[in-house]
Amino acid sequence: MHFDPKAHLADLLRAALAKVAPDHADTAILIERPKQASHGDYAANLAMQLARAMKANPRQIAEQLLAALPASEWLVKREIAGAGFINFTLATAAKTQVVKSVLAACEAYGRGNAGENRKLQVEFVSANPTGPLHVGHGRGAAVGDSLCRVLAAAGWDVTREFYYNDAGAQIDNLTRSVQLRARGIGPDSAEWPEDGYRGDYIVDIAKAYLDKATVHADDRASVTASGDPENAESIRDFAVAWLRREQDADLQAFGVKFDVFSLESALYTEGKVAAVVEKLKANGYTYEQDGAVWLRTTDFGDDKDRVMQKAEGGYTYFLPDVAYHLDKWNRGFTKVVNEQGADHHSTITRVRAGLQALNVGIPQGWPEYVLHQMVMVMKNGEEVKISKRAGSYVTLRDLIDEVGRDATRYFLVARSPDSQLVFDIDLAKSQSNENPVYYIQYAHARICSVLQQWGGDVAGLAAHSLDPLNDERGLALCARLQAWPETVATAAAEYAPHQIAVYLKDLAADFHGWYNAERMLVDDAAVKHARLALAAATRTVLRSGLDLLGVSAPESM
RNA sequence: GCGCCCGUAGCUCAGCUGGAUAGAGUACUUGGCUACGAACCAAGGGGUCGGGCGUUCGAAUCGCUCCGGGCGCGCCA
Repeated sequence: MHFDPKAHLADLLRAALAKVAPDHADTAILIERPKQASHGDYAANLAMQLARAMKANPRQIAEQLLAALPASEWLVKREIAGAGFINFTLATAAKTQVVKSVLAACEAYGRGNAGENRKLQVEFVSANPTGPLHVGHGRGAAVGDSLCRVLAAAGWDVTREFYYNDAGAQIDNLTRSVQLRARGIGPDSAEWPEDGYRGDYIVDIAKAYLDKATVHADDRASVTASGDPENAESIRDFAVAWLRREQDADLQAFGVKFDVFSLESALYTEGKVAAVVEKLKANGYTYEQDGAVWLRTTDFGDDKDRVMQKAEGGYTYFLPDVAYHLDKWNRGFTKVVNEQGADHHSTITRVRAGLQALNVGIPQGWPEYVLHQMVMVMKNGEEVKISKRAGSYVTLRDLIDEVGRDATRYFLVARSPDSQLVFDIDLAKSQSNENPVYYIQYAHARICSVLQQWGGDVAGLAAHSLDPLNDERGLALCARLQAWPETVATAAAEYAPHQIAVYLKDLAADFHGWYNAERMLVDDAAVKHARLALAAATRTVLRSGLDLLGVSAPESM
């Protein structure tokens, strides 16, 4: 038995609409949940929507709609209120049946099929191997990975991808910095370049290099250092492998895995960059000026044209980016979402312009982007400036070690990517027990504890009558469970995983309130079983939701 | 100067494809463990939704404008 109140009410209203106003039968029917309990369980504003088109009083239209509304066993009350709202009150059985839906579907409850199992790629983190991952990458990892989980729950076949530059100017800079350290030259020396990497980790890499160490990163073969400070190529290979290995360790500690790593260098060696250059030139979107080759991105909405090949011969960063995205397209990803920091938002126009200039049938708005705003880190009451080159850092590893993986992930994903984030380390550390993630996990652990003390067969709970569930808080909890599938669907459609976190906090609050008001392990078997069924259903959704955030659902804590 | 994001309770933030009396956490005040986990609950105070104009039956939500903050505006990535 599965019953969806919103869909049911929409069906009823559609039938009424066809009779009352056949000319407006295609009007979208919106069913929403009123904030105020006195307005019933669900409300429709259809009459007000029709008022203008029909040039009639909305309350009169509402009356006609009500008169034409088919009968329904799920409704106990239907009335007109306010400016022309139609308010519906559900029968108790209509409110509680969701418990059976959840217990029948288990973890599948809430999953949808909007993606129809189509391929979708999400690129995120994509940090270059020039230093450890910092808190900004952490936000990208938390948001990106959670987004992937949400999209998968909405029926998409998701590929997680990480792209990095292992061959450009910044890698040369890294190589030079390690080489100088290997020669015993530090930032205090006059020989140290102004833009050299100053972090202590450079010293560690140089030391390991001189010791002829071997390192292994997930996406490449093991690299053994030659130990020769004059061998720049060996230093580069070693330093990149070392930093990739560090990033892998951080991501693993964070619970984030990637399906595909793409290297910028491969785009060159496989001729994909050259092919894009030829295509752009052949299509007539390039010109030479000041010794450089420019791409006419202004033809595609950019505010100025961009250099694609520098006077010294190398390509600017966005050219391989275009080649990379063409490669994504050629791999069959008609839907691609790039999650990245908002400080890179200017690349969007350029990459899309380059793809349009290729004229290979890529849609204008492809790929899509989720940009997260900056993370400001507070420590000891003041802002910590993050500078990779200066070596002033708050690494993702530090956060995981200090405040824990679950709390860090929750904190970084729980807010809209559009809003700037203040990460107060002292607060997160000293008051970690007050972190909302524990509030949610506590609800889960509580349910596990009660079910364990009861000791019965949880799967068998679905067979019992839910009629004893008629208290206000229990029904509110049911309504929250009812809203889970649309919460997942909306979070996926809007690329907004933080909505999952918001929902879970509300769900936990509804549960805690109910838990304190009603006792589950009572003598009356019928009441006991109905309440345990509701608790078990709540546990299932809590677990599903926490999983979408990449946060654990502990059975005790 | 131009582009993007933001401005909601003392603080941190939800709500934004327009709906009825704007929410949560935290902080503050006051209650609740001889009952399944008090990392919990209940109650209370706390607001020009940055300002203004407009669209609308209805605006925190949409449009215009001003103010304030962040990011970007490299032949760096």
